[in-house]
Amino acid sequence: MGRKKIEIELVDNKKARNVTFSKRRSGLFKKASDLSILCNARVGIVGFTPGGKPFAFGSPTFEAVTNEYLHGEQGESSKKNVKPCRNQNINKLNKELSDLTEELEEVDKGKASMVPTDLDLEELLKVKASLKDLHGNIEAASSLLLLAKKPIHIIDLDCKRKGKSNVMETNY
Amino acid sequence: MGRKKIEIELVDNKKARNVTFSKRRSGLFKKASDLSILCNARVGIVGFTPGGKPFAFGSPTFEAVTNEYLHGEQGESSKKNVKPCRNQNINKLNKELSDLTEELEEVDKGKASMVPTDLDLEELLKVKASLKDLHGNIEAASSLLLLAKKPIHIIDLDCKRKGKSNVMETNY
DNA sequence: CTCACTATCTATAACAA
DNA sequence: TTTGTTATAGATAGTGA
Repeated sequence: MGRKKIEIELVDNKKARNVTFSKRRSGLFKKASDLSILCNARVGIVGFTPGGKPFAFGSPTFEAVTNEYLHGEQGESSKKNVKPCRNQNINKLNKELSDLTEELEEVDKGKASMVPTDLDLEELLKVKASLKDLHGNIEAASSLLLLAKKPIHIIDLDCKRKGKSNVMETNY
Repeated sequence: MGRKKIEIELVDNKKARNVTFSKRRSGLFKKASDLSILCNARVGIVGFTPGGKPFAFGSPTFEAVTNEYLHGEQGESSKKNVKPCRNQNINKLNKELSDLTEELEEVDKGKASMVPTDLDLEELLKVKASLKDLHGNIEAASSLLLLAKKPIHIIDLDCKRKGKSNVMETNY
């Protein structure tokens, strides 16, 4: 999207890298803001600059995202059927996954002479891989939620572009 | 960026809104991934779809972001001088802000007959406004960190586009 | 870091399947 | 909901203060 096409790989020149970071982070915030407004979604972004400075952004607000995670609060139709439905499906899917894992372990141990009829070995291996990622992500999510316990000292606000969202970043 | 220019406002047609959401969220993830790779930054995104489904994304990994928040871990030059420097400056800036707030309150109460020499009233009011946002954001950040305490059941992985990052989203 | 300037490259709105 | 196509709107690389 510039004078020249670039590969998506680390920008060598440190100065250029920082400029790119500033511009693209700003663009990312704008995109998040647009998404939130266009679709009535809540979007939060947290991260670290190449220099290690923490930053965060929320649309419509960072709190809107965290509140929804913590209390299931939302602007619209959340409390009617979304939440119960969600849990039901989660339980169901989690059970399916457990079953598959168990089944897979049997195969791994060679205790099952036949591959299950409805799934071939390759599929089971895929499921296994998915499960691994899944567990990693659950841990990641757990870690994220922990963040709240470790207050970040936020020094300055800064929101570029039109979107009226919240940005947090520490300054040095 | 389409056949026609659109205003950034809620898409009325619900079907169109969902299509827009899918495409734009995908684009947002791509942008976050690119930013992370190009600049060696860590970026995490969390949010809720218009339907209330939670989703999350991390580049290079969600854990990379949360770990850095929790433990200050980073791929590169983090442990040398960034952290101590960060805290020093935070303390310094926080103190400056407290001082300004105090000073401002004096002005508000009319107890100070003169505006401080180095800052006029308008500037003080700006600072006050910033402080208010700041406190709100600190709360938001605190809430976010809490998320880790409330494990999300993550059902499926799904990462569109090239970036080799992690996506989490519940399915129904 | 930020801002401005453009030539270019990308993302995506509207449609259709 | 998801995918593909195409004309355009929008983002940004390179460069200079």
